Amino acid sequence: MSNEKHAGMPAGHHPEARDGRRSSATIREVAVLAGVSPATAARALNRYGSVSAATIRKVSLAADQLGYRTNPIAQALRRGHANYVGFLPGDLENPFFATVARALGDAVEEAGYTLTVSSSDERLDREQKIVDTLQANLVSALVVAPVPGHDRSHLTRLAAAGIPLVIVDRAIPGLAADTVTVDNRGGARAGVEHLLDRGHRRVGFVSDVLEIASSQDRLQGYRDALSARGFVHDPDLQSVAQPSRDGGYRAALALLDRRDPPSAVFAADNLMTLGVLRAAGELGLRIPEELSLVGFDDFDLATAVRPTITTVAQPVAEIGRRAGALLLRRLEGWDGPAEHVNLPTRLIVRESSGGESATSEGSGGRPGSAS
Amino acid sequence: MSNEKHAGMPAGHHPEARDGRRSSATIREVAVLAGVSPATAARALNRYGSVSAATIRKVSLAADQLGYRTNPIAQALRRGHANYVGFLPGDLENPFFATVARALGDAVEEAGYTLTVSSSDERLDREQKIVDTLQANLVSALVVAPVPGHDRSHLTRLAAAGIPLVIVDRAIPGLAADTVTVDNRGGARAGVEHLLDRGHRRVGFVSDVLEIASSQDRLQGYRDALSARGFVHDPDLQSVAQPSRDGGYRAALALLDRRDPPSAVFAADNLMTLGVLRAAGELGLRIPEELSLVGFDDFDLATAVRPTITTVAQPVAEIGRRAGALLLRRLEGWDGPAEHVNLPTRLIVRESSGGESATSEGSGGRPGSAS
DNA sequence: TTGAAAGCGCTAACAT
DNA sequence: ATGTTAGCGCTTTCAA
Repeated sequence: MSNEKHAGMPAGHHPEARDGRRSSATIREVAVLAGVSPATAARALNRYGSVSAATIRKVSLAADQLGYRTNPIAQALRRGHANYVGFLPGDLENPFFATVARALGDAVEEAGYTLTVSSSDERLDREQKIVDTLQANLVSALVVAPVPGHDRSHLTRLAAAGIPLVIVDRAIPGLAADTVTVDNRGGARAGVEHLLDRGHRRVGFVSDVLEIASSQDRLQGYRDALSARGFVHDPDLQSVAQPSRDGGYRAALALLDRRDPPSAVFAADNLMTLGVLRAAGELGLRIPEELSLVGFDDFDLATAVRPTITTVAQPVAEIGRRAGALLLRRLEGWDGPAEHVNLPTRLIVRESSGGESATSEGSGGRPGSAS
Repeated sequence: MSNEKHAGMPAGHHPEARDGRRSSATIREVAVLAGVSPATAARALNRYGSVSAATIRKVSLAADQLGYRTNPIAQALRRGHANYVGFLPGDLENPFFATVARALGDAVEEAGYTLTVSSSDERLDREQKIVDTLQANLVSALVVAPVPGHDRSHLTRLAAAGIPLVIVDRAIPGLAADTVTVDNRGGARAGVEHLLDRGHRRVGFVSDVLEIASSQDRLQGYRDALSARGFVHDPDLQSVAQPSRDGGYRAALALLDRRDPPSAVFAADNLMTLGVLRAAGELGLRIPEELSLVGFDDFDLATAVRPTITTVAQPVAEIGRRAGALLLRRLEGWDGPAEHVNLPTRLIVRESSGGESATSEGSGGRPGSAS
């Protein structure tokens, strides 16, 4: 505030006096004040090459006086790469991704990168556009939960350009990129087996569009469980949601509002769990007496409602942390083959499935504290 | 894919052959192929100055052949401003902000801007750092839900630099910036009056830290309602959450787990609502028989659980849209005084407050469809 | 209508 | 250890 004059003084040499925008001092101004060349100033400020301690002091002082802030745009243009990581979740409105974003942000910031998030809203065209934009803006690395669809060219293009890419939550079989997923298949199987073990013979399955890899895997787990216990898969007990705001609700309703509804439902993600709850409520089905429920992905809600909800918990924050670690390793130059991290899930039995020790466990198990 | 060769050909003139990264063709290459100067190519591509139709055709064709994509970094450096809008919510894990983000994104993208989101996680230091980084990166405009705290220098700095700033959700009294809020005070008052009208004499209030302007306003509304109905404010019935993961739960527990709990609670945002639900569930309090509940901010959950939850609905998407409209107007050069948009709320009576027409309304009212 | 030239702010070769 | 020079890719005078 008090040294605005410095910044104002050498501004006159601009051809166009840009509206009112005053940008901060340039490195050239810092160099002049410190009595060195711009190159030396850059060396001092960024600590590379050879600079004497005395020079570093002089330059730092000058920079402080002028309130110098490096211009990341110019830096990026010159260096050919910027200094931030992008995160592209499928749907920011799913708290799952918000939690991943936070953990990922913490991880990359520790290494000096900034995180920027943009939701693809499950639309391929948006995903493509955003990836291209980020690439053009020289993003350092990118974490993506890819939308369903077969056109991956934007992702392969990115990888081909040497930009570290980490796929999270939804594996893409053919793609050679670091990937962090959870054991969707095993987790779903455990959840469904839990229901079968409690005597249910007709267990429904409600999921998002099956083009999403994780949904596919969870469906597989569901079928695994049925086979393992000697049941045949009845396609009639499977309901797929439209990708709309209340898709989960409608899918659940289709499954439950009929003559022969299942006595238990497995919901493949937490938006689906919400849909099942709403549908069951409207139909007057009591949980767990008339309908048992197990959901995939633990969330705050699970312990807020009565009955509390049995869930297959994923280590959500860990997904973000691992993704961060993988991309940082690449940014540091590591060049091994693509790694696929598959994290374990954990069944948390609560009341909605009839419970095991409903009162004791039902009140514990803070969501989010999963390792 | 098929024209990679073009891009590869003129790469040799680089001093340092940057690792493996192949960036796209430059405008100079396009110009050469089209047989014009780079200046003309720029004019043709960006449609400014004078260019003949024939030239535009030639240049466009060349650009297509080379798969030319403008380099936004160079553009930004040269022009002095980039082409994207930042959104800085207090907490991305609150679905409220995710919804605002979506609406805002749609609005600015229509005008050719990109939206980038970074959560401050309710920490002032993060907010400051992110704002400064965005400013240094020449962000076009910024939408912020400011964290509590008195240091606004980073925001005034931004505004002083002429970058359009829109405050959402939480007004800052002294700041001359476009602002979009909802009628927090009136909404809270309506919610609490609803409870008082149903015969409750001791209504509790659970909120986030009161430094957040919207929490303050909601508290005011709560007190307004009490006064209007002739009750005295009992500070003992007011519980403030710590800014932690289960802060809402603890605050609710403190209020409810004692000899003389209130018979009704008003929760000041949806994380608080969740906390009250959980606490009530654990204490075995039946809703609404033993505890009535009204929450501020309608959300999916409200119609998913039984009893369905009475809420004060805010036009969440509208907040994002309006914020977008305000900043676009500034970006187009409009230069009027700061505008403060205050959107109305709407009480949606459901079962958790005893209902009015519990069965009919309880099943309707899609959250999110509020105007 | 078009081209030549300069320069946004920074940094990396290549001197010295 | 430091300075000089050149140039990242783009746009915008200015002159033709």
